[in-house]
Amino acid sequence: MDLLPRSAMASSSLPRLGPVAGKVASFGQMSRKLTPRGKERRAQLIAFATHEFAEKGYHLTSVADIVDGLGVGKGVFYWYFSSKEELFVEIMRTSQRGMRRQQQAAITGVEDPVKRIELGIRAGVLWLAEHNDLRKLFEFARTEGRFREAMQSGQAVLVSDAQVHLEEAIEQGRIPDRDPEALALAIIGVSNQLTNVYIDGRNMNPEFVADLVVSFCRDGIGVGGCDGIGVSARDAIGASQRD
Amino acid sequence: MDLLPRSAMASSSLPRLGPVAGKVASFGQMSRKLTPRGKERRAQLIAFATHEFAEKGYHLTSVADIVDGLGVGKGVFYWYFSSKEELFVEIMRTSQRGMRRQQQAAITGVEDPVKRIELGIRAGVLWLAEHNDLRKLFEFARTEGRFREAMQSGQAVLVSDAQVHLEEAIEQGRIPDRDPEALALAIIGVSNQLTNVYIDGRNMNPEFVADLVVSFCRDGIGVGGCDGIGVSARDAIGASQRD
Amino acid sequence: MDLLPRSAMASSSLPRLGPVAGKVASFGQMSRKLTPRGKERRAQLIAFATHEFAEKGYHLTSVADIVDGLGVGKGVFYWYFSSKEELFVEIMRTSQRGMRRQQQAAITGVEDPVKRIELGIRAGVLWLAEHNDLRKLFEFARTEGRFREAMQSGQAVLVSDAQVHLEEAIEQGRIPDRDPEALALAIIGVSNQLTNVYIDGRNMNPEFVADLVVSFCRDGIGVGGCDGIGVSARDAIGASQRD
Amino acid sequence: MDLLPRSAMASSSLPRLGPVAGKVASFGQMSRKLTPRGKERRAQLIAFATHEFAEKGYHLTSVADIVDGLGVGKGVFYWYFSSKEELFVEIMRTSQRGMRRQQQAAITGVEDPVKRIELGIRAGVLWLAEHNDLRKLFEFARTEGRFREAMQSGQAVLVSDAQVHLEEAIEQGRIPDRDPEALALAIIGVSNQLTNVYIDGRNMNPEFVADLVVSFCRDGIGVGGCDGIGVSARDAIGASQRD
DNA sequence: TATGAATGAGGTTTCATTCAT
DNA sequence: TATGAATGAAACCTCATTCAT
Repeated sequence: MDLLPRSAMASSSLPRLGPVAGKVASFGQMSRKLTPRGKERRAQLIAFATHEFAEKGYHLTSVADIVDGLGVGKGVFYWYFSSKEELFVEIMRTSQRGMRRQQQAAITGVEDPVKRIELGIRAGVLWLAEHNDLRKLFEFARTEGRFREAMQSGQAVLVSDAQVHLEEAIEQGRIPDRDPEALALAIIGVSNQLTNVYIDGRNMNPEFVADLVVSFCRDGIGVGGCDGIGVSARDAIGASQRD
Repeated sequence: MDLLPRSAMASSSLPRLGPVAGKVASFGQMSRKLTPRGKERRAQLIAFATHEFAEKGYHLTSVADIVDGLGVGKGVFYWYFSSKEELFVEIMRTSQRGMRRQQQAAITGVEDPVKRIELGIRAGVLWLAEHNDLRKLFEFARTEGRFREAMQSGQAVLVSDAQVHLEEAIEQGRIPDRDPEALALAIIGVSNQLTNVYIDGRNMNPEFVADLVVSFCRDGIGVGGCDGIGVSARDAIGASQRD
Repeated sequence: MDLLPRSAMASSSLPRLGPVAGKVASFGQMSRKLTPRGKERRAQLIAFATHEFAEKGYHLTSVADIVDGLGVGKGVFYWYFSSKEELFVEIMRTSQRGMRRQQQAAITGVEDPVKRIELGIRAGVLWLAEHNDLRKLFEFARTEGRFREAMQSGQAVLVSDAQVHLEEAIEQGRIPDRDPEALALAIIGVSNQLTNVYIDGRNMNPEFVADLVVSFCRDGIGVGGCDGIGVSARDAIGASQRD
Repeated sequence: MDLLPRSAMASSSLPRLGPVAGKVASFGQMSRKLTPRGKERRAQLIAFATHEFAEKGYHLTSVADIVDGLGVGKGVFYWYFSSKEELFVEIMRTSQRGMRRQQQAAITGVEDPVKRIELGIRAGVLWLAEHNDLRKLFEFARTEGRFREAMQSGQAVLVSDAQVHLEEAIEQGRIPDRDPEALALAIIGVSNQLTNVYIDGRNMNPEFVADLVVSFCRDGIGVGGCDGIGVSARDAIGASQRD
């Protein structure tokens, strides 16, 4: 033998470590009492993971990438989060709350519903611009079953927020009477798309992009609309669902 | 050469019985001569993989899932595709071409640019509704670096298609003079969002959803618009980029 | 479904092909009656495979590489060879015979044993230079159990060829009386090493390298040697083996 | 940055608990902080893999073979080495260093250059005899492109070590003036060949084999040589390269 | 004879997760 | 709390070989 007697090789003197069998982590979130230091660590993990997820994608970012990037051990991760999945869901939840808060702050105290809609759109676009990483995560979350539900319920909140103002505008005759939910969804679609291409892709000025979105959506919902606008749409409202 | 002059290798006096080897395919794609049987297999793989990718997501669908689903061996997959990634890109490319073809077929011979836009939107939404699986793949492709480029170039084609009609409409004074690219992007954003929620999520009638999209976008681009519409947007055009 | 009804996917209409179970090819060489055309194909396969094996190594050259490189189907390969292993062994065998033939042709009719040794060395080096691919295969064959035996028996022939001349030289008192087998092996070692580095690695003139080898080996075996040379070696001859 | 300024990530106020991430290791090698336990494991893996590689060959030894042989999980391998290839290169590098160390230890303090050469040869042969597994790996490494470079640079060191002594011997007129590099290579060729056949193949006494090699090489380089030795070689020196 | 299609064991590698220390 | 070591299922992919056509 060369470096070690053969017998010594086969029967290692080292005891075995590691998991015994495929124990799956129970789903659900961890709730641990955290010291201030612990809170900072947790925030660090979230911040860095968000960055990595956005950069490379959820699946291409391993837990090892995250802890290595912060220079900590694997145990740290599982001390604060019960799984990678839980971390992701946590990021989603927090972010959606943050976006909503910013949107609501922007419209607080504004009387005019149309103005509220405009300000809401603008706040939304600016938030997305500022939290570009999170916008990417939202996009991903929509594409995978287990995260979809969380995403949709979050989006539903935004939609219903917008709906309120749209309904008020309709009641006041400021815009034509079209399905407010559809209008809200359309607004979200425009916001995401233009933010994606113009801010993420071309690094344009967020205020400018917000203007574009507002401009398209103002017209789209029929603000300042003349007679005849949206007629076909109004006719369509109330149509039945398939199947 | 050792046993035979190199030239003797390449050009044997024996009749060529197969393809002349040689690397072809500049973009990583396999290009094999396929028998009818082979073509059928390949189509089967694409169809089944598309379904699985849409259902579970790209990463959660393994090559094993695909070949097991078809009841064939693993080698079959790699006979037709050089990698899972290549298959995905192939699906993207083909789909985008298909969508464009359908859109162009819908507007062929129509004089009025505004009408062309409407028909294009409608055709797009109906295609998305019909190929819901592919719509999901598009969403995913946008979220991962290696597929993003392919997606964006495909989307760029759709955008520039729409731009042509928008520009013509602007020239004819049918809609206000706003950045046609932004308008095209906004239309795409609305189409995706409403299709996603209403057709994929709630299984609504695609024609109805198409109506919703057309309605919002007609107004959004300013069809039949009055003075004063889009003023702020027009002012914003030409603003500089961030950073 | 998108491209194919789901039911059609799972149950392919294509019958299954391929091997049924792990049947191992019986070892041994194929002996088929070959037409002239068949002989040419076989030679083509050998030539191309030799080239590829030398370039990339035996394990990194797949049967597919070989048949693709010649633009033929897989069946061709297995028509002429029962396995990749058999092909390799066949190349070894043929080559060793070729080298020996060239070496013997070079010394035919030469009286002086020392001259024969020199000419043999020179012929060997030139053969190795000309068949550099095969030299590489020889090196590889030595490193893997299943090919080793074939290699060693082939080398043994060369050694015993050389031994004859060395013994005659010793008998004639032309060189000191040292173990002729060891001398023959040493000559082979020098030939291989210098050919490897100078011809394969630095593309030097084979004649020049042959001179270097001859020069070292002439002295090494003690041609023109003075008294006292090789004394310690002579003492060592006859020493017992280990174990 | 999205949630935390980027700088905040890199330099947290929390004490650094592990290595600061960051790619190190310019040549693909892993450089992990290892505990004593880890070092032992790594050494075990190297020892066992060396044994297996030598026994069955690099390609016929799978990572599974290695970890199974040690009774550990597959992940262990990739904890210590980034790939099978890296492990192999690591073995090569370490071994070459080890051989050189032993050779240099053997000649330290010896005045006579010819004596140094003899002792160096002897030390080399004895090292090869003692590390027969590694000798086999060296042979294999020469046959495959990706390992060749590492091998050659390692061998170049040995050659240049020997060259120094040969040049000194030439200057002192102890041996004829022939290309010292060629002489060094020839010595290596003889050492490998005789060790291979006599020690690995026939299990002879290493000391005896070392005597054989020294004897042949002493004469080969012309120690104690008379006039007229090496004339043709001297003439050849300086000849041009092919092509 | 020759081909393209198919097989499937087995190769390397990754990675979420666990746990002794 | 934190770490490094370990697990092992499972992922992607390769390839010698077989065989219907």
